[in-house]
Amino acid sequence: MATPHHARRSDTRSRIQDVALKLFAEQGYEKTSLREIAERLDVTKAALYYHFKTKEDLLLSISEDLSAPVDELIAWAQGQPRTLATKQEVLRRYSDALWGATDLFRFFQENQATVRDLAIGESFRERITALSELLKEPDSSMTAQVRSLTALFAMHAGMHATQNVEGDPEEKRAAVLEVALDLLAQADADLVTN
Amino acid sequence: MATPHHARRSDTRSRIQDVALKLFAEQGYEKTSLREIAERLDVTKAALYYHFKTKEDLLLSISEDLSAPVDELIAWAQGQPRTLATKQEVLRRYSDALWGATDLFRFFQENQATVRDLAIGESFRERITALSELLKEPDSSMTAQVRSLTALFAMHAGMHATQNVEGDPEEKRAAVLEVALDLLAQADADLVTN
Amino acid sequence: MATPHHARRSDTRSRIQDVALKLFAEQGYEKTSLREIAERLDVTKAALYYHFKTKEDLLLSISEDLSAPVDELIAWAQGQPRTLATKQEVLRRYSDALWGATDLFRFFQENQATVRDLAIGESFRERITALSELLKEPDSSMTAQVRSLTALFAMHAGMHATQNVEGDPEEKRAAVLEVALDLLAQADADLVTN
Amino acid sequence: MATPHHARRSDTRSRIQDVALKLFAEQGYEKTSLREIAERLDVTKAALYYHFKTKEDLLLSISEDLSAPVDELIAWAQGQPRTLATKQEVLRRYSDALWGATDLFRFFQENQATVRDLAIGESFRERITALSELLKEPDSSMTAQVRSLTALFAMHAGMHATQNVEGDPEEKRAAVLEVALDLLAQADADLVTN
DNA sequence: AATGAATGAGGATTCATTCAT
DNA sequence: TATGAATGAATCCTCATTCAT
Repeated sequence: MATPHHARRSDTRSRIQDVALKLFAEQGYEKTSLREIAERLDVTKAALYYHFKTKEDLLLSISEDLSAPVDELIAWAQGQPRTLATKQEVLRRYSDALWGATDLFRFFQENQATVRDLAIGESFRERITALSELLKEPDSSMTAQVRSLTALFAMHAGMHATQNVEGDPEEKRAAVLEVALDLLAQADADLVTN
Repeated sequence: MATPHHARRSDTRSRIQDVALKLFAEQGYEKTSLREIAERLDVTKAALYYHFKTKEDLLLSISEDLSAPVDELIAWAQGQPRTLATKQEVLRRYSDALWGATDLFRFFQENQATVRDLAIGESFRERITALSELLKEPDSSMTAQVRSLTALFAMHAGMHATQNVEGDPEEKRAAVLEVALDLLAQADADLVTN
Repeated sequence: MATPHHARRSDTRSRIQDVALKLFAEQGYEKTSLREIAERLDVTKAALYYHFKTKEDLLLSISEDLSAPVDELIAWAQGQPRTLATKQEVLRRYSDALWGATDLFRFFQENQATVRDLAIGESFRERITALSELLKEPDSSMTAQVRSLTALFAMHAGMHATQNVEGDPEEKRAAVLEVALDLLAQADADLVTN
Repeated sequence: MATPHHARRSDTRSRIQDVALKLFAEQGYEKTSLREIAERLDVTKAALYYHFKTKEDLLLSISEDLSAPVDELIAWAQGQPRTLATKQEVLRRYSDALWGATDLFRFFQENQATVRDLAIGESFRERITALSELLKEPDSSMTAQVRSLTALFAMHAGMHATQNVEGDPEEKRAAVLEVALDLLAQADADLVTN
């Protein structure tokens, strides 16, 4: 009936995560101090340390929670045949994952330099690499490979670069996905032709 | 025969710029301290301040020197007819500019969060916006617009994302440019069809 | 019996204030570094920043605490009739306030240039102006006005300038007050005569 | 006929002194950097060092030039009988000296803390002490002594404290001098009475 | 579950000063 | 008579982190 104990318990914890992600995405990781996060939540810095071992650990926890879908996507795809259909599905699901956690992915994109030598940077890069491997065929022409990669990065860029384009967000997302799928198809056509 | 007087003169200044850009690109702006730059050059921090008013000013000077070609490109393009040929030429020249200053553009890409509220971030964004406007037609279909934008961002991504692709750098660059030009052509085809 | 908890609590804070005021008064604001204050107290510089936001804030807190009596005096006087008796009382009370916080007022006197563009300088000047307005009659002769002002400044000067005069401090203070009261009386006589 | 060589020579030198004094008086000694002085004059910091050995030396040179009249006054007075007439003359001449170099004396007044441990502070204090000794009688009543001192300090305060009083500057100066002379007369009357 | 107090390391920046030219 | 280049020491301040309570 009443909110169970351990739901209350993690209330603060997730409020911290929310505020932290918001600030990390807005201002960057380095420029967001734990003091600022604490102040926004009206708690002490020390309270943050009750819930998270370090600043990096806080970021890690956020990233793990939010990028689970991508990991699942990768795991799933690795068990599928390397067909065009599979690749298209990867792109579709990746689109869902991206738009489901825009703040996090914006953060990753805009803080690459910072994140690089954090533990988290590693896993981010690994995910991107895994996705790349899933999409491109190492034996295909270089142009085809670039097209596949572009399909992937187009989605990243598309999340924020379309702000100067008029239109409904959902429509934009569809357009971005369409362009990406198209690139993929062209890469595949190349492959067949060769 | 002997090194002329005023060559010596600006020697330190440009050595600072070189080292700074290298470190900024490698480690990020925030994580690169002036102490580190100074140590690499075997000068005092104060020496840096003799040549540049602030850390930001140092970055600014680097950016201004290196992104001049892009500004020229934009200025040129704004005086040209908005034909496909012009747009293709923009892409080609942009490719030159990008590969001519990879460190700087890598820096911009990977430090967006940091750079955002530096004076320099503004001009970076303005340049991107200007290029976008030059490439896309506001009245065309959303997909066409996204394709144009993707042509642009594909080049950014292509600079570094192709590290896992085997092959000669110059060849990669050509492939990236080809894909970008292709996207542009497709966007243009859309336009005509409509 | 035991030291209560919250007495300990603000112990460091006020120890900082004490040492800071002493050093500010002795050496001047600029020449007193936070390092020096910290060292005297055997704490870290960062500890100072835990208690006070900035160096200026530290000074502000000291000044606010110690100059409260003067503010009360001004408030009181502004509700009184502008008689000679009131003015005399102002001078008497001001004498109390001044001798009750000699370090602070010495500091103000000897650091005017520095204090001028600190927030605190403003309030200092405002207080002096308010007191001036309370003592002098704008319609009286210039000589009378100068006499009133001199009554005020004589007290400032008298705090430290009488070091070469032999005698008991309390006696000196009485003499200074006497001279000031006298100047005030003369100013008042002028007024009546006119 | 032409400007003699050594007049030209010291042109820069005295321009430096002028600007320095202006800034020292306006902003304080510590807050005025040699860089700022140099910039105002459109010369290099190093140029200042050609003319003056140190920052303190620059201040010293200014002070020596401008306070010569006071030294002469003291020298003169020490050879005169200690009569009221002499003391009055001292006050009159001191008034001339003060108003003849307001910037310098304002500087001394507002930078006492800073100046204290400069060589120059010593000589400033010595001058004040000498003047005090000339005006007050050590055997007179404490009140009489305070009155004499007040006569002196009234003139210092009067230079700047009369800004809120309406009227012509020269008239103000006369009023201040009158009040000071009056205090002196009263002190003398005390003496006679005792 | 959280706080108050503190630390140590490091940040950018400014300053008076020097010296070869 | 000046400059350009540089230094060393110091400044204020911020940060992530710790720990006893």
